[in-house]
Amino acid sequence: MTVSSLRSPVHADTLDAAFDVVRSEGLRLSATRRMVLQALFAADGPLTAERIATGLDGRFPPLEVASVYRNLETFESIGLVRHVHLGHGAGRYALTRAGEREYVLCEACGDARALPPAELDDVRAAVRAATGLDARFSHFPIVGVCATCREEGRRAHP
Amino acid sequence: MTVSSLRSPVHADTLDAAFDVVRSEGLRLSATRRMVLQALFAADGPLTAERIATGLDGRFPPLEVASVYRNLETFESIGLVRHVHLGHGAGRYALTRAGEREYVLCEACGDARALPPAELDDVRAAVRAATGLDARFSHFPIVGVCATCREEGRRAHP
DNA sequence: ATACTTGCAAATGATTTGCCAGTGT
DNA sequence: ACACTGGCAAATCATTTGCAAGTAT
Repeated sequence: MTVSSLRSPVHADTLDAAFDVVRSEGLRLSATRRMVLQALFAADGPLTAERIATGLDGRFPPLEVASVYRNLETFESIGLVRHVHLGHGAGRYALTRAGEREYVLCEACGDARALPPAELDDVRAAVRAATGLDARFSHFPIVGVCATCREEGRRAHP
Repeated sequence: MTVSSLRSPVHADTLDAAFDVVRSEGLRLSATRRMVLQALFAADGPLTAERIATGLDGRFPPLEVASVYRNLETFESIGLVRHVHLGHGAGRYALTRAGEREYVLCEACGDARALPPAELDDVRAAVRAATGLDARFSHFPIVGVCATCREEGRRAHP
């Protein structure tokens, strides 16, 4: 796998809907899988496997990281989950629930925003014109310096 | 460090010019450093530290990977070198010699292209309009599907 | 001479894998 | 019942670090 995920996103808007997706793929719905999904639904942004494994810092029972990785990979293969790289360090996983998300990261302040793809359609058109590529910013974010940091002359993260 | 490099690019178009840059920064020009730079100059694209350490598969004497990493980091800190992430796996390092480069990657065939920033100015303008960010595609590439792969219906890398 | 560098080994962080016991269907 | 999963330990990959010995200036 270069970078991309294999299947189109699956829109499971609720925990139960996600459970159904798992079952409908012929996969088993174990306690571990339920917890992973629950953590993903409870999160406000993409999570590292580590953070899921610690049950969002104790909010949920702890899991084996290896199992978390295995399940995230499984979920990714059926389009339920995607992962992004927000800078160096561990990848971050999120549900594709309300459709794909694309990311924008300020390298100066470290702030990351998730956007619905429609907001980047002009960017996509410009990329297409310049390179022929049909671009997607869901695996690697658009990296740059945000307006605020630019004004304050910030260039790199502390 | 989030993602970015610290200093503006240094244009050393020849090996000797690069040596001078190293010296002029008050750094020592060791045999190892000379070899790393030589490998980078001999390369056609960005290299992994591993590949530099093996002397481009035997074309040059082998080096310690740890030293290679240390030197690449040093060179990066003075703007002589930058590294990109082309998909998963090891980062790839290249000279900034002829100015910054930005990257475009097809996630279906794995093909990566390096472009002079000017070719992406329209993209940058679109990103600015959509997000306020001043974007750089030199650390994370623009990822998407190229025209050829799109026509052939390819979606993910073998 | 002396501070900067290297080599080598060991540590770290992220992710994967093997294997056998456990369990969802 | 039986194939799919989980736990746990160990392996792997990319990168970093500690420290004593070597060397550029």
